[in-house]
Amino acid sequence: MVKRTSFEGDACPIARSLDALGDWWSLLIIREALFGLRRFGEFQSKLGMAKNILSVRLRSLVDHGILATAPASDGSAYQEYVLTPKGRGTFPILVALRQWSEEFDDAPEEIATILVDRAKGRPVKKLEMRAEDGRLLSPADTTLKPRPASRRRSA
Amino acid sequence: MVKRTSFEGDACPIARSLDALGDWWSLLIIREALFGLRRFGEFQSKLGMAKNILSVRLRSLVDHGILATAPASDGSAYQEYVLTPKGRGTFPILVALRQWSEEFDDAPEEIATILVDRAKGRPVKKLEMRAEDGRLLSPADTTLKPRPASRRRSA
DNA sequence: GGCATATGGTTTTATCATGCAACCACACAA
DNA sequence: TTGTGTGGTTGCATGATAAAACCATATGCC
Repeated sequence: MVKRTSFEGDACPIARSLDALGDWWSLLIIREALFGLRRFGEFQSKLGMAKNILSVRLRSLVDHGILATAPASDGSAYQEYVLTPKGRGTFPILVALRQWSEEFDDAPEEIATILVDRAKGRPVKKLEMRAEDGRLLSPADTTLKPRPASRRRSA
Repeated sequence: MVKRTSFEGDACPIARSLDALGDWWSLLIIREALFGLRRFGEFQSKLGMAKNILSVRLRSLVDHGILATAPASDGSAYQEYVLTPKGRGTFPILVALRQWSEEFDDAPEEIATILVDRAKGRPVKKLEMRAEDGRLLSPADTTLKPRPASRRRSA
């Protein structure tokens, strides 16, 4: 029925990504995790979200291999949530979202922070899409091709 | 009171972006629009979504300035939905989502298409984050700074 | 013109997810 | 033992989502 139309089986990679992190909280949790947050309570107080929702989201992110639970860290025998490589791999997505807001937001003066190069303190460059040989590509310069048959034997 | 926790007033640009396109359909609609779809029926049959949801989403995207309604185009006096510059600006977000799936998906063999450079037919390069001077940046090389006070007089 | 059909939605209704609050379990301290 | 803080789970109320029916307009056909 309503089933939230899981995109899990969809062939479109965008849909597949959205299936893992296309809700209202997951990317914000990841954002905080990239910032170093690890504990349930940290996420909860920083994001101001309901604890049950946080609980569900954390479990979902763990199930998707984006977060992993570390048995403990500071002695207190609770668990922590740390990003996996897959989780850290979402960074460009967050940067893209941030830059889109910075460029197109109707009320940019409400944006509190900017992402800067730590070494120079200067804003990072806009993400750009390039060809293998380095040419800058616009959306119109790209097209979709069917994925070539898997090279590694599947059976 | 569930209120869906609108992030509209939030100072975080990521949250602000998610407020506009952080649901399960908006980015897919935009994806199809980038592919050239314009008509209600095209979106509906291509995405296989309920018409009422599509209706609500289209209106929301128009309200957010991502789509605009064009009075007609092929004579039939209905309206079309075309991307604004703000809408086309989401392209890096979609590319980032796609590449994340391509790189980390647990079942990459289910992914049907790859994004290629139209001229060469070769996959596009991974998005990378660079400093103003062109240095490649990792997440750890970046940090957040408070936004400098608006330079253009607001009153 | 009259009728059928396709397009472009809106309305209705059922179900699911979200969010707040309250509650529970465990660890640690006194 | 009791108290307190962290880390959750459990109940509801409400809103979002989805499927299907319905409606309005436009077009094709006669």
